[in-house]
Amino acid sequence: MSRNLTRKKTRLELSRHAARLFLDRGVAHASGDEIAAAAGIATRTLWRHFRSKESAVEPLFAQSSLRFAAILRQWPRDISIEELFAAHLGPDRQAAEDTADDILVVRLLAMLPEEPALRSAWLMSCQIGEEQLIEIIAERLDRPRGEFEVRLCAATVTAAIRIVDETVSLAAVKHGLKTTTAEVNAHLAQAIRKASSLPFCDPVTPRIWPDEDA
Amino acid sequence: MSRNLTRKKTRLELSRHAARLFLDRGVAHASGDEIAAAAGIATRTLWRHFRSKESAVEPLFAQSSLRFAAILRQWPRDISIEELFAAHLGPDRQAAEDTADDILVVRLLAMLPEEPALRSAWLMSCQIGEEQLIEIIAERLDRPRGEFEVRLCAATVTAAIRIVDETVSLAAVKHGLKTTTAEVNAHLAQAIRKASSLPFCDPVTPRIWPDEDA
DNA sequence: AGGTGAAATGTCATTTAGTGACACATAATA
DNA sequence: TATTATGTGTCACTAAATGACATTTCACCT
Repeated sequence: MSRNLTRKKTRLELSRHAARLFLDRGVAHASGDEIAAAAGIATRTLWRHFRSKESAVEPLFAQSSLRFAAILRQWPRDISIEELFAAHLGPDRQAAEDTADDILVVRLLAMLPEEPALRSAWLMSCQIGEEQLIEIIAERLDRPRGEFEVRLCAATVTAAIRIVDETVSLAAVKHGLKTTTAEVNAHLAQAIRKASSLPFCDPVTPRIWPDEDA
Repeated sequence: MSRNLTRKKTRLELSRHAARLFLDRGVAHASGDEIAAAAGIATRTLWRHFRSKESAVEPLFAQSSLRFAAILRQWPRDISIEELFAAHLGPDRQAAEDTADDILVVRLLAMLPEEPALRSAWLMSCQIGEEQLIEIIAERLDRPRGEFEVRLCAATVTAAIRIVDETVSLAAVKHGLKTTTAEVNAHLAQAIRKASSLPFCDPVTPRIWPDEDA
């Protein structure tokens, strides 16, 4: 296995331990020593992986965004976002391990109001998602990655996803609200549509290749 | 003067010192001791005001958002966002002190790519701006503050403002690009229009009062 | 003006977060 | 098997952050 891949997996595993401790004791009362001990590594090693204990949960958040982005990357040009979600989004369509991670994320998001330190980790992870989205939108609409319109649209859509995530998580954990996958998907797709300043949610016309005008 | 107001001003003043030190030496090489010394207070006092040295710049960022929000709050219902900006936005329409603060902010934003710690402070401040915007939009469109549509719109518009701020700052500082106030205003208004999922940028119909249908 | 209580600040000790330096282990490469 | 990269452990250290308690400041009252 590639060097970089194992490192990523190590970080993700550390992230899970950090998340569980933060959930149990709260961020302030979980020390770097404890996280390292729980993961069975030296404290020094923990600090080599993360610049701060709060940022230790970022891989978990980022992993979530990255899996979502992976789905969007396989998005056929001729189907709408609703169809894409129906086909690929839901706990029954992913590994059990990933679902466990999602649950950790949801529980962490529910404690954002009380834990500002966690919020900044979450926002930083959204930033990563935003960069993914720039590439995805640029690709789908056949526009350059650096273009302002593309970056703008990625930012607004990311904001929408963030709001839905926070809303759904809070509703689920704090108010015990049970929502079906279909409902969440619909909610998400609707929010993304409203937020998108470029028309990438519907089927897009395929690029016209130069050698086709013969 | 009210206790709470002096506290706010103290924090803002500390914020300016922190910003200058961060700009000079970089975040990593500016210590809490130095910030406190520069501001002429005890180090212990600095930590009473801020939970971390990075968050010491938040008041400066927040101040910027708050002044912007203050303008939006005075927004007459019968004029467009472009007219509002033309009337109120620009260095010649504000105190010299505020302009100096804006310059600090712009220079800080330009170092976001190299300073992740600063980025999380910036994102946290955007969160504050977002909450302001929720109230402003709800007020202008006569909708409840808690409504999902309103929060969504505030989030997307905040994202747009953030992207414009980052873009303009980077262009100004790194590439020495000079932009006129009118250009920035146009750019900002255009981005907000594209980002807004609710129609608050144009004149809105005044609320119909119950006692008027006589 | 002078007294009063709450909040801000200072001082010092202490804990916790995070880094530097160097030795050792582990795995890919020749 | 020797070689080199990179990851990890140990220990000493700096810097960030908090606790405890004394002192000052200032709005508010008489």
